Amino acid sequence: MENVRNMFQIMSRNFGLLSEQCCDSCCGQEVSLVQSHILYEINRQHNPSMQDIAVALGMDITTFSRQVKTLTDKGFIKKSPHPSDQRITILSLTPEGLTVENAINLTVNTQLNGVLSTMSEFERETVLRSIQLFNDAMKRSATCCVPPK
Amino acid sequence: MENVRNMFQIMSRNFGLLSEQCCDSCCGQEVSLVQSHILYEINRQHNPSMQDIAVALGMDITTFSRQVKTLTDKGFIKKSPHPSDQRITILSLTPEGLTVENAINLTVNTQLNGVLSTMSEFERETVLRSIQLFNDAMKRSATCCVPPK
DNA sequence: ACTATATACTTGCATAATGCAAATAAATTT
DNA sequence: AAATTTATTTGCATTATGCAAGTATATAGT
Repeated sequence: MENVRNMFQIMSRNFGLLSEQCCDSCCGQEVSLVQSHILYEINRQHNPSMQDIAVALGMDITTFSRQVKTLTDKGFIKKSPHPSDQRITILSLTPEGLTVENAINLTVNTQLNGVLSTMSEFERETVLRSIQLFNDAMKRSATCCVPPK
Repeated sequence: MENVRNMFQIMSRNFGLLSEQCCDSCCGQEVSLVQSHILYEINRQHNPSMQDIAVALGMDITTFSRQVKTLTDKGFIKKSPHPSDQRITILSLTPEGLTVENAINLTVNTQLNGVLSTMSEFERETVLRSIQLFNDAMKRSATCCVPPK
């Protein structure tokens, strides 16, 4: 069994650092890295509930609840009642929140494309396809993240 | 410019969640995720100083200093003076620290190989090569993580 | 319909993590 | 030998975290 963790660890760390710097450079004090993840995920999902986002991000729901409060106070997300279930809160980005999310998105994409631009067209294609492939495999694998033996 | 951030964001998140669960399942309360990153990096580098590890992980040196204290108290890392410069502290894993690091490493590798096992041999090869390629490109790119424009 | 149970979210509280400013200590420069 | 730089630590205030308990709404069992 080869040590494949190394590669993922390094990649993940580098991407994390890149994201953090991007988040800083375009939003300054406005949003933290975890908050940017929340904006990202709310933007991705369709009419998500609090639970939906918290689970997707693997966050404790109580911590998440407080972050949502912070982001609501900052005017980046809006809480709406679910039409048929009063317990559920639906989350959405405000126009300001969307602006922030788009800014981060643009900044990260610019950085990533800069990195990718040092590769050949073929390599670039392969890398992107590979990541997609791996993400699909992650999703498929139900045994993922379960303690072994 | 295509949205390549999505793929990296998802991959990075999934790997983060996987790592966290692995860290939990083999070390329980012993070490947090960030602490596992510290052990990982100390194990990777050759006679690293505090600075070396903090910079590698993108951590604030003061936060790092405290985490090192915690890990030293837990008996997982050892601080030694630099032979010729008394300002510098050299970090190393204790036998117990190495045991923990190896346990996490094994657990993460097992999980990852589980995920990879759902692919064809060819795909697996391609994915691993691609990640290596991307990591190399990251390292090459000096403009990485600098605000655009 | 009525109680019991489950679900979604919030709040209390204690702890851990974070980072800036300042302190200490040991090189290095001038 | 004083001034400056480098490496690490500590003070302090802020933020983040998560368990336990609380509130409110929905669903199930009788």
